[in-house]
Amino acid sequence: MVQTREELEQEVVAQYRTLGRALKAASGTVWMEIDLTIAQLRTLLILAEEGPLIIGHIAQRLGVGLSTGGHLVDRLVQAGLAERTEDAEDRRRTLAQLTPKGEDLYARLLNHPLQLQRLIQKLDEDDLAALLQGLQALNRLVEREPGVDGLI
Amino acid sequence: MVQTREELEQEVVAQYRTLGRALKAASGTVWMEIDLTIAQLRTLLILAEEGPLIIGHIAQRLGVGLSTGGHLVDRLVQAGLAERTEDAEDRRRTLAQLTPKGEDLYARLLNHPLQLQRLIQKLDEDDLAALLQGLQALNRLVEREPGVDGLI
DNA sequence: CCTATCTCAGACAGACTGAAATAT
DNA sequence: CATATTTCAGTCTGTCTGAGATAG
Repeated sequence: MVQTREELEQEVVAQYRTLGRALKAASGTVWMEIDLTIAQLRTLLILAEEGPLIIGHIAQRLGVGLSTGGHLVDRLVQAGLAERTEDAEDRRRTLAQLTPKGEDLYARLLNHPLQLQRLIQKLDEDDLAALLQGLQALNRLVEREPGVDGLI
Repeated sequence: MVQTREELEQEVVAQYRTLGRALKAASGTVWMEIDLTIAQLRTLLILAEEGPLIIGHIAQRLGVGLSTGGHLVDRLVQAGLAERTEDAEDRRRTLAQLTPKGEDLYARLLNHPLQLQRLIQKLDEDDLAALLQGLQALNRLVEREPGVDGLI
């Protein structure tokens, strides 16, 4: 099996895509069962990716008014997905962050570590080491290239 | 760097998670800009993962009435994300499937081949080969274990 | 007085249903 | 006549806004 560099790259993308679809199909039921609206989901994503945030900042990131932003955080809190904590620096402010349940939902919707974990346990040492080497190399690249964001 | 099997596994999961977050952060803007509701998004997912489907089957998969199912497909068609074609076998039926635009949106929301491709081109041969070996091993496991679906 | 958040109408869009209409 | 889909009220929930209330 002689492969050119390009064929190798295409093969990795194809393998990644296949894996992604397989893991996603497994999490498909999650998407069918969640009781969140798009606005609430966006709020969840922002909180998951940008850590604890002041309500006002969330509203800004969402591009909605303060009233709506607070309301959306409310919904997540009621659903047990987020919680409010007061800002020690300025007690007028309220910080919002995901609860473990919220983090878990985020992971199940858009990340797939749980299923992956089960698969990983069945890999033989050699494949596991290879996978790790590849992932580490990718993450090193991501770190050194903030430019990825511009590719969309 | 001596590592036990368990440490190795945890490290892979951590690396995968990190990579997932990084790629997702890059596609974060897509989530903020889409003008789809959850119901419409679910319809998109089903069409993306289960190919062309009869309207009635879509409604069934979504757990909604025929009326609602047809309505949701309508929305996607109006947004240019899906199209209807008539079923050659039974002309009473209407098939729905994603347009290239719909496939593209799906990929940008939940899969990340484009950004990954850019990264992959910068991997050195050794890391690329390792990544491929790891992914192939994972996909072999997925194929042989339909049970993954039950793990959620 | 200023700032951050919450509360309170009220307008509006979309999901959903069941029944009737249409097409094959 | 049976089946698949569409059309048609009508209800309900959620988003969003802006004004006013509350807390720091």
